[in-house]
Amino acid sequence: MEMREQILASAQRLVQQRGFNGFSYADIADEVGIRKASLHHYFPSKTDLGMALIDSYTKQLDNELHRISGTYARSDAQLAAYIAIYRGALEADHMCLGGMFASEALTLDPAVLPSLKRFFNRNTEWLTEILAAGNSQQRFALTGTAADHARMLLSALQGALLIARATGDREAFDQTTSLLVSGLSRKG
Amino acid sequence: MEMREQILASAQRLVQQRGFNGFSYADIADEVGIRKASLHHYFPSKTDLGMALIDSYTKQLDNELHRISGTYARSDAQLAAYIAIYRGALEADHMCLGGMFASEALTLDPAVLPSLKRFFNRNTEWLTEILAAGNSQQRFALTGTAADHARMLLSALQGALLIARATGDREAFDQTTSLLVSGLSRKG
DNA sequence: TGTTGACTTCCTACTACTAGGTTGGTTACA
DNA sequence: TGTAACCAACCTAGTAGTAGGAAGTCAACA
Repeated sequence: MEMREQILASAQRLVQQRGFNGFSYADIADEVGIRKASLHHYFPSKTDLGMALIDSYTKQLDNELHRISGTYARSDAQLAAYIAIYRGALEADHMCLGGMFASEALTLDPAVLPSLKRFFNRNTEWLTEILAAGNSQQRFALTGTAADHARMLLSALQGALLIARATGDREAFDQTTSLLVSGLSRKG
Repeated sequence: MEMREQILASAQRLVQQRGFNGFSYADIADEVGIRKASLHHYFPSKTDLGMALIDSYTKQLDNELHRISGTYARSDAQLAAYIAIYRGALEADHMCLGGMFASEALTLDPAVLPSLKRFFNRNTEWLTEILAAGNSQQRFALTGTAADHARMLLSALQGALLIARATGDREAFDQTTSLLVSGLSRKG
């Protein structure tokens, strides 16, 4: 793997575990085996690194969403696969990178906020699409607009991940996602 | 106000805005007008401060929940008042202190985690109570156990606050809480 | 073929600054 | 006389970031 990608991978893991303010260039240097100063060759400032992280993470999300759309035909299966992404993060003791940046939003260089907003929009838009499709196919019984349900699902998943990771209660996460799914398929 | 309380108030605001790793003793010292060294008289280590913050915040929550239970008779009004706490935090550009600590859980002294867990339990238990009461009074139509709904509501509110604060989209927060409430009162 | 210059990668050594925390006190009050 | 409240000065470790250079790659060119 190229050094730039190694650095991004290491930094991404550190952000998802400890937050953007919770690690330093020295931590990355230790992990990837180059000197602190050399990191500045690839990412002159920590803000540059942060920006690259969000962009790279958004690309990873796009790939995942594309894979899900291509793998599953039914919208309920697509939603389940989306939820499985969060479940996997919990398993790895990772917060969502977007959620982590969101919690630290007021300490970040404002230049990264548009990218962060874009990340959340991607999630909401994709969810809106599959919810609307599932609704017309009578797989879901929405009680509000598809966009409202999408935002609510995103919030609930971020929050459930946040809390389950801190409390260590993974069962609570599963119960919440079950309720979210059953709440959608119930007749209105 | 006593100095100890001033320090706690200042530190609480800093945590809710920037996170526990996002401020230093120097920031508090500037705000309350004493020297950095004097802070260590009240809170020998930052972990001591963190512990005191969670305990104090849990007490504030208990007071709020008690006030709500005493002010409103109907469980739907009680839920609305609970949601209004989060809406107020959003207005002040504050994350929930519990949610903020949760995001930084892996960087905290493990000694604070039981207190953090207790904070989330308080929320869930109180919500479970009023949801169960509302269900037997036919004000709510629950589709799962009251505890499941309680955990889901807590997650959704934490997540909605997290995202709305970062994106600046307060309307999204309101739409999500509306959907959460309407989803409870709908006939199953 | 051998040389040159631009560029990439990575280094040692450093700067300026901030972090949490300690030492050894002073002042005021019970 | 003891104790609570407070402070100046200090410490060690760590922060992001810089200066300047070593070693290598690669294409242009004589």
